[in-house]
Amino acid sequence: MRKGLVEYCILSILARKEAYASSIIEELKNADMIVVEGTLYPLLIRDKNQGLLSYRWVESTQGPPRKYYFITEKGRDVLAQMDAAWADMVKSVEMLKNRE
Amino acid sequence: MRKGLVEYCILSILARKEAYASSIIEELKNADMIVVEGTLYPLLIRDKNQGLLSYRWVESTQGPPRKYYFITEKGRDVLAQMDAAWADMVKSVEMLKNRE
DNA sequence: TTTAGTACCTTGCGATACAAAGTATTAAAA
DNA sequence: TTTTAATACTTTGTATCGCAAGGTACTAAA
Repeated sequence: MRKGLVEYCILSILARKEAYASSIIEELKNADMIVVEGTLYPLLIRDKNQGLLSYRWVESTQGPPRKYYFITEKGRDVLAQMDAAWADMVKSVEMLKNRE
Repeated sequence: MRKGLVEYCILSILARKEAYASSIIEELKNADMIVVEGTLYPLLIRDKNQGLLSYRWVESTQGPPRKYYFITEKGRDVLAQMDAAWADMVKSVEMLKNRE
């Protein structure tokens, strides 16, 4: 039931501040949303190819360098549309549920 | 982004009263949710095969007979799980969005 | 008997999320 | 120095979902 929602959540996270894969997974987990690497990496690459995200390499003190992703202007536009779509969905479900 | 949600909405509709395909589509439209036949029919058949729905034929005064679907006990159980999953999703998004 | 309206169904496609693998880099341990 | 563990990134194959597009079948009116 969460298909498509993961992308929305990831854009939302990156709209606040840049992050790399493991930290994104951690933040999603804190919101009780489990996402695994096999889901996240292809999604990040896809969004980058579509111009919604960009990244920069950052050295780490505890392992290999990290790809820090950050949202682009185009990404913010898409996110705004997703915000609206999400609000519409919540509203639609409420309408269906609250009918007598 | 609405993947999986359609099934939830349809079970919710049929939890209130039995309905046939066109009337389900109409009710979804009233909640600002567009669903087409190519989506609905396979879904109804799938849920019926899984024992979540059942149906009965009802004669119509304006055309061919209609398949009126209704929810089963098993369907109500699954719907209850979906209610919980939906509430969790809404909560997760809120948590992500309302973080400083 | 043809046409319009209604209802049901199927096929093929793109997209999403995931499991299960693999590659590469770094630092610590042997 | 070689091995091991930890971290990080990537790819492949699979199941499922929603949809476009097309088809079949029944009924009643023209």
